[in-house]
Amino acid sequence: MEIRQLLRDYFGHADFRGRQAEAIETALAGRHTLVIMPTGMGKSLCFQIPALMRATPVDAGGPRHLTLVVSPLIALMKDQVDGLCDKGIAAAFINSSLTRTERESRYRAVGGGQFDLLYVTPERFRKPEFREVIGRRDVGLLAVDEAHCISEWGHDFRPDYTRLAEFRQLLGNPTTISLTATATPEVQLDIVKQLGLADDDVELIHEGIDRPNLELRVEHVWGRDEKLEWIERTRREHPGSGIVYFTLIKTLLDFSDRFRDLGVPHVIYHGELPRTTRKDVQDCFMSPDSELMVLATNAFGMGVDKEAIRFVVHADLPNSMESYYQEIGRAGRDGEPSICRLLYEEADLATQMEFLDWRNPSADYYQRVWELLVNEREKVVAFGLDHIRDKLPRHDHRLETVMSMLDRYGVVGGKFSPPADYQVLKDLPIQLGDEELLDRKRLRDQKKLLALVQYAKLEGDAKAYIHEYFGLRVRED
DNA sequence: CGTACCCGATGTGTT
Repeated sequence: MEIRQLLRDYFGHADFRGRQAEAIETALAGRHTLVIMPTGMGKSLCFQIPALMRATPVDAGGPRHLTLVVSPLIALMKDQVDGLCDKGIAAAFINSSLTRTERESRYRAVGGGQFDLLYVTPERFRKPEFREVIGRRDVGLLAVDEAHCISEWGHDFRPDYTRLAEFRQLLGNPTTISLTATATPEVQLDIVKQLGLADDDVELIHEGIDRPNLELRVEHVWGRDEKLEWIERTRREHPGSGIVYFTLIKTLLDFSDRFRDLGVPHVIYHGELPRTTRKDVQDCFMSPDSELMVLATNAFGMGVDKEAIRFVVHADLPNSMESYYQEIGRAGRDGEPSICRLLYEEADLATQMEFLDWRNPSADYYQRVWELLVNEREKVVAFGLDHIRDKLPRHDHRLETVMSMLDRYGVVGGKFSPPADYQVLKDLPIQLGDEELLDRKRLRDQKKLLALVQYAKLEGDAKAYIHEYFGLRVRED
């Protein structure tokens, strides 16, 4: 079977686009590959076709190869698996959306040699059952989809993303293909490192990040009234669907009220809404002929692949160029002209700097909290975290960061609301006590924010700046 | 401050 025949038979395309074929051949040749391709260019094909090629053993009757796909979101897995199953491809996922019985039977199926593609989140590897079952399979290919998550989330939010090297080893170090739409040279290196690979062992297939139909504009504004006017003007001038991103849920709700008073139709989307509501809003927005404006936090993101999105407005400054480019990337998938407007207010920079500090407590701060949890347990049990808060120099959200990290690293056990039976189970892990490591991470965050601010204040070719940031030169005609 | 996974308990409507 040839890859072009698979492309025709299963996906109904006559030919590959861009550098898809190159990525597929590289992966099939057994070389580790990092694919950077703009959204909507068909990244998934780059591992789905190799998966099908590898699924058929050369010597018939041999063990069936499996491609394991690491994906960040349940919704994303479902979309892809549904699509593959419709095409008659043996794909499945294992995640918490399954009931216990379903999960168990799927573990059995995997262990018994079923499926050509299996989708999981990195957290799945916590389960000994999964490790056992996947160990029985010959994983010919490991695909890491949305690989920027390694860098974006791995270092604090989802630490299992920093354990991919360990998981690769568990799978017998299979050929690994990672894919993303946005990765700076630094993020590229981070991805390779976190996978436990060497720089020169990975083939980079960089398709470029250009989105010619997106018009990028920055507007310097002052105050919410001006922001409201700009959003309203954008909506009027570019009829159709659009997304307005906010940093805070509170601000989003305030704007929602204002728009309601003005009679401007819209929906809202953020992580605190009930799951069912979130799904309803997304389905409504995604329906091809709906024209909706959605006010959202960054919860509205991956998996939103509506074709006709005419505008993306950032009402607040995001925390990095990476986030910004990822979010505006949802506009204009249909190739039609679309507008991306960044509303820049000086005060938003201060806000982001504050949040950056909250996300990055010092080693001393971690140590101090750990000591209080151990030494003043009785008072903490009696008064809750307020006791710790009172003992610390400044009241902010650093304590929440510390607690969630201690939780994730398994340092504290038991419940904290109420804190009746918590226990400190171990020492502070090395990652949280290493001042230099934490400093480096804070510095990295600062640089990422600064790059976006520089962009916002730029007087020159915006796209050239972005292309350079992501490690590319603008094509010279 | 905002991003998600995990899981089992609980409640709802169906056979």
